[in-house]
Amino acid sequence: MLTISRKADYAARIILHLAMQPFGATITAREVAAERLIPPSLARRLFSLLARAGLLKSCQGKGGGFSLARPPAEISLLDVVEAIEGPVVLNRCTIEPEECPLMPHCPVHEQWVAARHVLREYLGQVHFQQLAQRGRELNPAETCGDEGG
Amino acid sequence: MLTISRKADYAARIILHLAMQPFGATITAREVAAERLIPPSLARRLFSLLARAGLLKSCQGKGGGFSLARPPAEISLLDVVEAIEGPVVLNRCTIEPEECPLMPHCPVHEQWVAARHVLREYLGQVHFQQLAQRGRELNPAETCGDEGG
DNA sequence: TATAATGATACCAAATTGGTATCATTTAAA
DNA sequence: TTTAAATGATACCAATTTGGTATCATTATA
Repeated sequence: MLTISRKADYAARIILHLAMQPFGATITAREVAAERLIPPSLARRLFSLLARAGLLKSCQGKGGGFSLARPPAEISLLDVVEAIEGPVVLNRCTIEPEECPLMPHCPVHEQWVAARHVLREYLGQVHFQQLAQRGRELNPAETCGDEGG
Repeated sequence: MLTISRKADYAARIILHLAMQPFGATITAREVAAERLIPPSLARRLFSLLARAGLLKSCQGKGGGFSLARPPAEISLLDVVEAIEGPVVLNRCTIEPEECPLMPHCPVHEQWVAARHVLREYLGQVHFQQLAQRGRELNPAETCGDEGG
């Protein structure tokens, strides 16, 4: 199956959760892990990765946690996936054409490059402001009661 | 990295090679492996898989080999990739939404479904008649001399 | 009957994946 | 000053996947 890893999916849940808070809010890895059903140890590592990738800001120490490094409108699904998964390439030859023994006369290469472009364009245009807004539409209950689990 | 496997890339080379022969031509796995730089044992397995997937016809016995099961215009890059790689899903939730604990209130799911559709549409529209034609344009030398390596 | 091809499958080492745990550091608060 | 609670970094692990090889059975031709 051509699919992102489970880690990348977890990362999208994490960013979505942050994007649904008031901008600037700080939240701990533990809390998000519990609310979004992510194994806590793994969530810890993913938060760190997302911070190193520049998508999150971290505050150490008691009362610390993470917050978005940019407004949700400036974080795309592509950003999140590539932060965890590495580049979306579709076929290795799109980023390392010199390693393919069939280049430069391979007609399939051109199509992989084009398909990669199509996919990255799409994922790059999906941002988390839009996703958070849609999340509120899909789950209105969360806005009118105790959210604690 | 989000990428197809090397096997799927090999499979595309195989189908391209067949598509560049006169339609109906039979060729052995050994020959294609040598010409397209695919490890021979692996090529054997890939040919079998492609035949089982309905993309190739096989003839057993001395003088046997493989030929395309359909005209190259009716074989897409998507067909070949999915024959080897399994379905192009992008995220597991696009084919197994019931296994995601965040459904049916997940706004990211909808975008994965849409992105998957965009990618599959693109790859489904690239067919091997076009690729073979482009291959001839890119490598005119092969048509005017001894092709043996 | 020998040869040359595929069908099916078992096998293997290496890499990746999904997940846990630990120790060090930082910060806030008792 | 000490404790608690958070992140930073990293080591570790089992299970799966990947890339590749090899083998035996079957089929068909000469």
